[in-house]
Amino acid sequence: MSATVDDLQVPAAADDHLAGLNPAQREAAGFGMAAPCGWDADPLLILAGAGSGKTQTLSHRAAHLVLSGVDPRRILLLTFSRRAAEEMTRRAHAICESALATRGRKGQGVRLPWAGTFHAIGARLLREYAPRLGLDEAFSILDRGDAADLMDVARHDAGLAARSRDGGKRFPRKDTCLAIYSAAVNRQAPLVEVLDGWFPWCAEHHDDLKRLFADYTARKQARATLDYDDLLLYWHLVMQNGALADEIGARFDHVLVDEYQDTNGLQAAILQAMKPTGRGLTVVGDDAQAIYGFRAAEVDNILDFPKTYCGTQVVTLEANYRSTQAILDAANTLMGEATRAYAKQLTATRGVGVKPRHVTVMDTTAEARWVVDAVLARRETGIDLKRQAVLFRNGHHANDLEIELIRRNVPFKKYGGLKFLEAAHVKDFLGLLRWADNPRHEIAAWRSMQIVPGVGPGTARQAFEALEAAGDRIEALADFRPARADRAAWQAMIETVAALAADNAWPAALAPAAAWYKAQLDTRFEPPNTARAGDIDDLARIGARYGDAPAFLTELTLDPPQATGDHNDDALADEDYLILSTVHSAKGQEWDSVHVLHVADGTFPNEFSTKTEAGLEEERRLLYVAMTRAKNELSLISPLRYYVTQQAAYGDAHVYGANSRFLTPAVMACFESVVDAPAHDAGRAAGQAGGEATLDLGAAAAALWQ
DNA sequence: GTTGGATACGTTTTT
DNA sequence: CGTATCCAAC
Repeated sequence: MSATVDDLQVPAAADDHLAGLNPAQREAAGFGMAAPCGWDADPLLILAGAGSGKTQTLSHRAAHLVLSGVDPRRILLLTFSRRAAEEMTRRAHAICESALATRGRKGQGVRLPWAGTFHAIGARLLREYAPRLGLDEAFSILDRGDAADLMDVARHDAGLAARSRDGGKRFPRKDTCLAIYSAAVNRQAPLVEVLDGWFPWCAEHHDDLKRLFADYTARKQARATLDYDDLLLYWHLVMQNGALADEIGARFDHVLVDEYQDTNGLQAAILQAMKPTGRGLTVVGDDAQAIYGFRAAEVDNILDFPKTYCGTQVVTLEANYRSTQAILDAANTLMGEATRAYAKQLTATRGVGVKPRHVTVMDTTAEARWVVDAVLARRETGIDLKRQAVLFRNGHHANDLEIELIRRNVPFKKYGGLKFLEAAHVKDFLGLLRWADNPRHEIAAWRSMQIVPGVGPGTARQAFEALEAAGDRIEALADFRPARADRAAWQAMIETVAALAADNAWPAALAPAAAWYKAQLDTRFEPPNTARAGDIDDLARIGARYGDAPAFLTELTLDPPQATGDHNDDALADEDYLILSTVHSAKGQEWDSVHVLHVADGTFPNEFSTKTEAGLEEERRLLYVAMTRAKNELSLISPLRYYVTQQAAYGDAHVYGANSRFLTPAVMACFESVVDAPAHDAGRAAGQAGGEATLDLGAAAAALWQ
């Protein structure tokens, strides 16, 4: 224990920093403190319903441990997102500060240095232990796109990309291959089972896939690169070694895990290896909010926790501080119809409120218009845009809405869906930095080289082989002669990367690299490229804030900007904007007013998830998560018909959507039904398909000038 | 070997 | 429509 911590220690009786909690929360936060300094506490499972103050409880527990004398460096706090880790740390810090202040002590600025996502903590431990694991400690982390590209290289080299002539089905694309690989790793299951259970349409390619994955794994190892799954897989493998597991487990007195219902088998195994008896282990979660089955999460981890660790104490939090009872009634009714029983019924502490609305609109265009109208009307009553959100199942479901928001000048920020790091120019520029950081990074090299006009896959391959022959010294490539590219242009690229790779180059070489790349933009992309150039400047500016390239690159891949425009950090800080988010990205958040788009069969539940009961139930929980984000107002919107996507712009082909199977009569009874049917749409719907025009565009245009 | 045009086809959610 | 692959022309 450090001197700092001794200094912080307060008598165990002085628990007034827990005074703001309700009895159940207080029990959870203060649990296991009978033993001196709270060490060796029994395993604790906190079942925290939506809006029941889960973050509050867990951060109080962390703060309470510190105030009871536990060294903050010996607390491991695992979360699902960096945002959650930061929020938890911030609150724990504030609680400690005020507790000390009331006792006339000066705040010590307690931080939790081991708070982060499973992936980030895994990366950190692996780097630290790398020399003892036969691992290059300077390994690069492949983001989703890089991993898919590496998979694609292996796929092409194995001759799997070409379409077979004999009418055989096409081999799965790179993203599907990676998804299958990822599922197999995270589920710790044989490929046959994974294909049968989740990718039946790829089952015939079993043998080729198996060979492909072996090659993919070999390529990663040869290049000192790890993908997301490796961060968990390797951590897990380390923990299978008894001595190392004991050593790493002994570094932490307390392990706190958030969103435990969304952990997968690998993560559960890691935890068990860290704390085999469960003593010192606290997990928090809600089985009714398990929505990451597609990422191999196992709800059974939380349900079976008391069986796995004997002596587990279970604390259930059911008082809901977020939503009105009218909203909770709808949510409770929805979950009451689930095939599996949930132990909780949420009860509001904030009163009844107004019934949520179910809104029927003509089509997705009307849906967008209706939502914007509703949002602006709310703003008129004093509810800022930031306190309102629009949620949807898939990223592209918000397309119509985005167009409408831009047209009507309503600022917004979109979470989930297409991300900043997926744009080609961003990948290019980061490729340069990644290649400089790790000369063996095949994907980064491949991408960087092809920025030079006249350099394609063939030349890039030759150059990469020359690089390996030259002992991975990038400068050596200045002498390489590309067959069809301008020699000077090639050398300029090599010099840029070599300058980034030089000792003490960070951050000085960043600006020249950005300048060089920006000069290539107009040949690579259709001008104007001002927005792209701005993105490059942003990256260079943000990168300069980090001490070195690995820190920047690791951070960026493990915690990518969540929203489009997010990297313009402080620029938007004071402005008001509407939140658009996928339901998955909305987890843990809350807003005054919430609109849910496309509530129809096919999206809620998603058409591809209805085949199995487990899949269907996860979709129900997804709708539950969406609904329980709302504090005061909730609207579910159901368009009657959808335009099909694979057609020319402004085409009129459409399908009629079926009502969501989750909106049963009992659930609908909790909603107020609203129908939005403008006169001309209603007319068409009634069957006036023929003759007369319902709108005279010529007259309307002329009217503008009268 | 590279590039641009023609053609075929498509399973969502994220660390 | 967007993306991946194939094919023909430098």
